[in-house]
Amino acid sequence: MATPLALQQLDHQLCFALYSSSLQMTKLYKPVLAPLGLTYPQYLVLLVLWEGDAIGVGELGARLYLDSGTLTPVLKRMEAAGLLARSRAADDERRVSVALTAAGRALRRKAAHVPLDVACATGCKLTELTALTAQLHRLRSNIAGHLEAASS
Amino acid sequence: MATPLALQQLDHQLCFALYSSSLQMTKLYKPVLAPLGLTYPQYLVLLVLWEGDAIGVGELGARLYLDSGTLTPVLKRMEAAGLLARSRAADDERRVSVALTAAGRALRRKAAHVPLDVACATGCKLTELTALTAQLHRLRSNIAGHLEAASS
DNA sequence: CGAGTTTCAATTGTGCACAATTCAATTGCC
DNA sequence: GGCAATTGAATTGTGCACAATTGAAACTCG
Repeated sequence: MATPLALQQLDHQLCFALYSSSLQMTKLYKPVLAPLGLTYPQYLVLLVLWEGDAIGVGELGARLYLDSGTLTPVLKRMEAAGLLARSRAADDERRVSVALTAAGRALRRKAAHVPLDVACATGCKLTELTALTAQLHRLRSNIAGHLEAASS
Repeated sequence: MATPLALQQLDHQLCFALYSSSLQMTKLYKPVLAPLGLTYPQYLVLLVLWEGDAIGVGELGARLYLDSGTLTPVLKRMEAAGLLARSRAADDERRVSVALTAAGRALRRKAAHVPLDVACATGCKLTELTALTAQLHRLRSNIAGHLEAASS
């Protein structure tokens, strides 16, 4: 059988393929999002809010796999930029509700070209991108299940 | 035809599948690497050095898709931990050569269990992981080519 | 009720990631 | 040889990511 050391090759690691692809992808988004005044995580926040406005920080974090320690400063910057408003929920003063401003909603049409711009830049067929996305969802779900089980 | 707005759904975005899977994967590594005193990027540095020691910062960055602004502080922390040594190359005083210490080399066997531990936790078949890795390499290569072309 | 627990976001501290700049060492080119 | 252009790593400043803690609000259960 193969020695365990053979498994320690960088290019055999799925984790590194994921990690480096994700970093490269973020670099690809940068020049596309910069004219809109957005970073990549901020763009993700908007994708969620465009689908359903007035959402709690916790729900947003569950959707993006991020916690409040990450989201709070991001949301504050977006609030300072006039894209959204943060307010304590009336029914539960612990929760903070995030809602788009008119400027935040208006950005949706201005950003409509982003997905296609990026898809083209990947140089992959659309069917290929779709298949890869589905596989990653499955992987992510498996890992999330494992992390969930470990923390209980 | 579909309206461009339909492409703005979070779960249709390959970028987000990559981004969130990569974050989840890092969380999966954390408890495995913590007993070794390593963070995930530090582990990646070791994977490269275990394959070929006494490498320049630039070469290391090319391998990991990271620049000196990221690597310099990481390498300093690893040097402080006694895992490696940084020294100016004799033939070219601009270059900094990174070489493992005995402790850094010894860590290789102690970390031999890491790839299998993580592979099991993903809950995917090994053939599936291999296929996914190859697809991501292709995607990463396409993006790198596009970024290269854009910067010229 | 009301003390104790739980839940939620914010805060604090550490460690990446990267653009832009800096500065020294080298290379080109005359 | 000598000077401009280039290269290489380090530095600076901004923005995530996350563990651990904090503090307030809501729940629970006797």
